[in-house]
Amino acid sequence: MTQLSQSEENYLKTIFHIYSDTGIDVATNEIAENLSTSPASVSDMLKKLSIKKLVHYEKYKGVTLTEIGNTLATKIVRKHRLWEVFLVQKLHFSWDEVHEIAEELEHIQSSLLIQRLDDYLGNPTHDPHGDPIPNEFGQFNHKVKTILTDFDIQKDAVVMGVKDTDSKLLKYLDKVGITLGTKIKILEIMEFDSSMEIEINENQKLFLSKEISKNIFVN
Amino acid sequence: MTQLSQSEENYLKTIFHIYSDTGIDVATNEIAENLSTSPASVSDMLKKLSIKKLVHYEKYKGVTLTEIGNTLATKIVRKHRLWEVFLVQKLHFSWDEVHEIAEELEHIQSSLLIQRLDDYLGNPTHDPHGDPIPNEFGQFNHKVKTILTDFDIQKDAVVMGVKDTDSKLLKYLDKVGITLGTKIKILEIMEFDSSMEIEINENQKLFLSKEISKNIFVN
DNA sequence: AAATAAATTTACTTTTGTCTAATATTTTCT
DNA sequence: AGAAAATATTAGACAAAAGTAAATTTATTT
Repeated sequence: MTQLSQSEENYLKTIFHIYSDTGIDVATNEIAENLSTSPASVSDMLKKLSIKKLVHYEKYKGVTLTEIGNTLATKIVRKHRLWEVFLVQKLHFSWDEVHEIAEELEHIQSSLLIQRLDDYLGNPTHDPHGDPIPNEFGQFNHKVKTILTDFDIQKDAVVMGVKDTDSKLLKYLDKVGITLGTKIKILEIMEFDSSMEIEINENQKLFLSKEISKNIFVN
Repeated sequence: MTQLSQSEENYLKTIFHIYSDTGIDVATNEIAENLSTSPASVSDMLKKLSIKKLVHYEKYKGVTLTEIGNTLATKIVRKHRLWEVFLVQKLHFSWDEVHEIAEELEHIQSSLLIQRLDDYLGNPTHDPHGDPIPNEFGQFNHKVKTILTDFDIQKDAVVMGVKDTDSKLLKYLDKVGITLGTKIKILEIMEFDSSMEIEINENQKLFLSKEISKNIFVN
């Protein structure tokens, strides 16, 4: 197995993420949007990855990862999330600052490095956004994610993660005091705009727009 | 100033290192050898770096860094050496394992990351091979390096660094018990092959071939 | 079931960094 | 100083990754 380019790794990772979210064959346009590139470039790359047996690809039919492709993608995700833990836990970055840096660090090759980093961090199981970290064998909890908008009213919930790593969202949540592990109870849902009034940490009330609440995972 | 490619960064770094060693304009062939590429490729790249005002380049006359080029190269060296400290100090790599990994890590962009890493490591002034780490303003001690072969006989010396980062050399030194800070005294120099008998840490005697001793810096 | 729209692919072009082979310049040696 | 050797540069090609525009396939709508 010859070394993958950074670009190829990004494609595998993107396919992995989209497939995780939807469970259906991944569309060219969706990959293009995710990677901020053109659909034409995606077609080219899919052909290439297909020849390398990293994806199952049928023209016009979408794409999924092969077992090898999945293994490689999982490794990249593992690296990304471990580096995020490092940045937050050791270098005291906040959770909205780490994604971009980890996008670079995830492409560092040495697997011994990752093994050592994992141990150094105490073999964490989740990253600072609540996403599970695959272990060295690629195993991780496929957490059942409940979106806050789908959660029952007046029931105790805990923030387990956020949908994506948009820094603006994370900054907003930081500002209002919502972070991983924050206790949330939905008090009331407004009919006209689906915004909700919630109580956090059993003492503070605030309103969340639907745009925000549909990006928060709880359980 | 637009973002440099990894390749451009490697050229700047290489020119920086060769110039530090020799103090004279850097030759195309030397760069090529250092980067394991062809002289033709080097010519191409020098032209490009010259247009970007990162090097002073005159055809057939060799190359030096401009002030901007020097600043950028120094930053890369700073990153490389800080990451080496991290790998040895925090992840418990040995000094012969870190160079290759740091070659990748040095290209990570975020300057906030490097600032934080520097603080996290306690603002170290030297890397695990004894080379000085530029501070955030690019300043560092241009240490006067004495090669062991040039050192006086029967005088106390301390190992300050090694010439290059050849892993085989480092492994050998580890094996015989020579590391940074080891006290060395030359006992005798054999005339026929310039090998030397030395005493380390005031209790152990051993022989070093000239090949080895000319790669050790002391003071 | 046509017609239109949306999604995808192909063909062709560009940029970056590399290579080999041929040419040019500089240095060294007698 | 002239020839030979060593160095360095140019010319031309290629592979990777991306883009644009045109063509093709699939999906949607009336």
